[in-house]
Amino acid sequence: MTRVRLSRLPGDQVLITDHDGVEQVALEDLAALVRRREATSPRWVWDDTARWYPPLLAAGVRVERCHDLRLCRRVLRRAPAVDPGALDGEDSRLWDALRPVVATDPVLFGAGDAADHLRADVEDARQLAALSASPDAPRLSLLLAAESAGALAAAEMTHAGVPWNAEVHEALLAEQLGPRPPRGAPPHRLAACADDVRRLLAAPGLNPDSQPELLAALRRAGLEATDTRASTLQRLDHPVAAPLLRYKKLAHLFHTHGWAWMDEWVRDGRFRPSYQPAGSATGRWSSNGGGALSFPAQVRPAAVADDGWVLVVADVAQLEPRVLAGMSGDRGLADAARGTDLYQGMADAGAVATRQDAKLGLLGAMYGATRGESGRMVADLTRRYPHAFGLVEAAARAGERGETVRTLLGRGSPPAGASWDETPDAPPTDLADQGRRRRAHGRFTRNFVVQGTGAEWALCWIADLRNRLWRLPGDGPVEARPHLVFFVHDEVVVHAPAHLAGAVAAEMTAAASTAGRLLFREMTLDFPLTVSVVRSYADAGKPGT
DNA sequence: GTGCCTGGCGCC
DNA sequence: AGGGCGCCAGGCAC
Repeated sequence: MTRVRLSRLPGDQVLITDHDGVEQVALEDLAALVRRREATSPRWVWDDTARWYPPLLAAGVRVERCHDLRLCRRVLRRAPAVDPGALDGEDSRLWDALRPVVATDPVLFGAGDAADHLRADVEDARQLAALSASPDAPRLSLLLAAESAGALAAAEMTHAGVPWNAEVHEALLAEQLGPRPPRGAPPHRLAACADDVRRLLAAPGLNPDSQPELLAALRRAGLEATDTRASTLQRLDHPVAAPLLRYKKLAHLFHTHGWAWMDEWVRDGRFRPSYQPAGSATGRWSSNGGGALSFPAQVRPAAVADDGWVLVVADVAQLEPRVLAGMSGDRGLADAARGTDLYQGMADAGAVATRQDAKLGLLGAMYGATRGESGRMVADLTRRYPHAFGLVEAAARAGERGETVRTLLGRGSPPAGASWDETPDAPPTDLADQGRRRRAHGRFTRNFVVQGTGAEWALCWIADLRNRLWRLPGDGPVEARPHLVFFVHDEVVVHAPAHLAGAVAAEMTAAASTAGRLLFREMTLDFPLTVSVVRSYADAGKPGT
């Protein structure tokens, strides 16, 4: 497969390097060139997908595959199976220092970008050499391809956006908060709630948003509270509890997904958040604009498909326990995972008394619970599933020793020092404190191997799904065909013409099988999906975990 | 004023 | 003394 490397040159020029040699075009001619050469299915190599791809999408150009040098360099840098020296060379420190481009940045090719003078061909050659010298090359290659495909999917999702019905959203806000207030003022219902709280606490000047003020007012009313969490307030035996909880709920809606949020993130009937692939240490995506990965059930009714279109929503049941079964080769756990409900499968096999016990024990093992009911279940289940539970336990112990752990495809955990306090002026830590930090890092590495491998499965899933969707009937640019509009860890949403809903659902399932085979090879594992075809995202059935 | 931290909540 | 995130407001330091 041809690798076509793109580098920025001064004067709005682009340097194009491939096996045939070197060519130079003006930036304004790039989209036409990419469109033409895409017919030969090359792999486009560039410093950051979020910098190069959005302008191409805006010009109606979709690419099949790429290699994101920034993302892949980070993977290779941290991979225990890659020689760090192989990544050193010309400009390598600058490559290490590259920060992600925010996908919603309007000036994607603005002058003065840190990557402007970096040579993609030089870095690409370096990465290929580092990769081929690694004993983990096959798995790492898959990871790099998946990571890059994910970056394409992320840019496409931001480009297309989640179909958003502003009228529905506004009606929802008006119903709960009252009419839109003037700038800087609170909505009526929220102000009324605050008044109730002030009256019931006999605290006329109280700002309920201030934790210190609120705690002081609660104490004056004879209530013992050391924090103002909803769960704490709920237990208060006092008439102020109800309006206070209501206030907090409404305030959160107003501040995080109210009119200001709509003004900022919804344009032309689309919600366009910015994703950051591999934004978290485990390889999960994060979001750096719009709160893509946490838009709550409260406003989901406003995510509504276009006329004649539907949203096809799919999520994986118990992704991480299944991934744990696969990566540990625990046949017993894999057998329990054969149905649609892994926890029930464990109960049916007699490993635990109830489904709830199974869930407590597995989640406890993956999160590092040591006490309470969850901790006890972990001990019981370790005897029944020694491979699976042994794997997370070993990862925890390695982390406590300060060692790096890795995901199935070879992503390495960040060094222990990264999360430990190493600032020069930090107060000296005593032995007990060091012990706490070690154990905390052990819990992190314990979870890292499972969460990170889960993220790898999900990347393979959306990468394959993305290509399958492109092959469905349709023409025109990405957003005119069935396309991904949302992804969050173990769930995807596709916007599709209604008559293709069944085909989309089938591709989702097929892609899940592909992901399972890519990661776990000979070990057959089920990854059952819950698929809903709906007009509004809020109507998607989600049995959840 | 800016910038960083925390508490609290949302999502997985 | 159960993992990963983002975002908001308040509160503090500068």
